[in-house]
Amino acid sequence: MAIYLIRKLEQFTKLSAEDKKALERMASLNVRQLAPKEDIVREGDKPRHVNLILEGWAFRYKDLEDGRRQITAFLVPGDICDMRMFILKEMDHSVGALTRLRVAEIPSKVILEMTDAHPRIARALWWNSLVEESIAREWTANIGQRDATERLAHLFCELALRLRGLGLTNGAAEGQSFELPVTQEQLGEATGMTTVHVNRTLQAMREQGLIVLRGRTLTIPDEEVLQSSALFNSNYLHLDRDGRELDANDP
Amino acid sequence: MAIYLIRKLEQFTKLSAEDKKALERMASLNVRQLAPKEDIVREGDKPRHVNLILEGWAFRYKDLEDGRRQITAFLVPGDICDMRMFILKEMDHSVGALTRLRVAEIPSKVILEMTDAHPRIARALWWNSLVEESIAREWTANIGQRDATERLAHLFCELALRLRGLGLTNGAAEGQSFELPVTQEQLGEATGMTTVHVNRTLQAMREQGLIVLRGRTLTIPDEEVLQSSALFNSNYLHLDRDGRELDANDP
DNA sequence: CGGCCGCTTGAATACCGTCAATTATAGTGG
DNA sequence: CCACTATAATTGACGGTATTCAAGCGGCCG
Repeated sequence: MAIYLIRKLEQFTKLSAEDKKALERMASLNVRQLAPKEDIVREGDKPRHVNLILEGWAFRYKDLEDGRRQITAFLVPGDICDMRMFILKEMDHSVGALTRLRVAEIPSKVILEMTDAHPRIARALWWNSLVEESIAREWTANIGQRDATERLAHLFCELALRLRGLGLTNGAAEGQSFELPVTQEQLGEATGMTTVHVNRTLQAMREQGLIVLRGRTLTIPDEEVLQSSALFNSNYLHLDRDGRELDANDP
Repeated sequence: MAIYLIRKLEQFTKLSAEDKKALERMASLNVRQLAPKEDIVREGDKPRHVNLILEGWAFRYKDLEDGRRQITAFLVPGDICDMRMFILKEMDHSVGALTRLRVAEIPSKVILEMTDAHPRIARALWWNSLVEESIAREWTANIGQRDATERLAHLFCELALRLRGLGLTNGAAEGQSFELPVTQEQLGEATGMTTVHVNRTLQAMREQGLIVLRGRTLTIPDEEVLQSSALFNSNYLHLDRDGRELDANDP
């Protein structure tokens, strides 16, 4: 059940059979289900364990006092809500379920023991944390510098690459597609624009043939075209197997 | 010379005399000077060591292909440019000097040895990394949700708190002040707005009495007023001494 | 089948960007 | 010490992108 986490980490480094077994064990200790709109963790909570998403989508968000809301990340299977957050006194943001969700609750002690016993996993989780931070900075640049079309295009490019790494896209002759369980309002909250403007921008993108969006299925007819329309550079996702020199059969 | 790093980390946990000596040693191994506008590290570089800012200000930034630039963080004394970045193949952003700078270059091996030998330092550096990530997310929310005045006010509130924790603000009856070696153009690149609009917004803020900005000195007459004008909530800086339960005299 | 949620549309407006030029300020060298 | 020059701050007019407000449509679920 930790299959997506394993696939994600293996984009950084090969894992041994034992590494994988350890991850599987960890992910099956305590699994809970959540309904859409429920919160996995809430701002102000004291983080006591780590939450790993096994199935479904979630999102990180921050609320302002007056009701405005910023989504700061979309979380997909294999993503971890709050790695190492147990060092902090309380959460400074919330994580909510976008779809029905299966989440593994992992005691922080188990995380620490596992990273002690499996240095390759420790390194891979490090890599993962760095990539998440990098994505956060890219989002800042996305909202700060790009216009409406570029922002949405950039978000779609990012999601396509992340999901492809997990085997969650459907490739085809006419492009690749994936499920996007996100309302236009949420797209707006993620990109810093209003629902109305998201709607009009998506329509323009459809007319230009940049995307096909029907229901909850997003299809990208030509990834290169979409990427260049977004000034998208994938380097911030660090998918280049930096750590491949590590041999998975080392202890 | 690691005084600011020590002050920063001690906002999280008390350090023992030996901890501090280890940090001092580490920070004095190899110190270099940089002139304003020089880069400490550049996008595409392979990170081989860790850079600690001893004196002066720097900024993280990402360039888009067409010349647009987003500043994603301001770095002040005690800040680390690229903690653990050596895990990655290459930098996905650059760090440039804003003022004249003194920077300690620390081999990643030294970092690893020190965190092995001093678990309290390791925890404090963890805390520091988490806070930086948290700041990055807050910037996303800042640019995504706040209007021009709120954005600048929020940035000033953050800098005031961070600098005060280092002893780099001048308190006084009429408020507190600090050096802000940042041009209006750079304020714009950090907040996602144009120089012209930064200028007009600053003028409005001065007229409202929210700030006094003369030359490079920013004075905040009433911090509470500025904070509420920005919908500022300091929880994301985690300055609440979460780790004070750690006793600095433990080994 | 009714109601709710999400999508869509229109019109008016506001905020912020662009362009272009002028005025200050600071750092440099004679 | 002051002129000189580059950089930074400021101003005005105009245009465009995105927001606001309000209303209507459509599909899915109970």
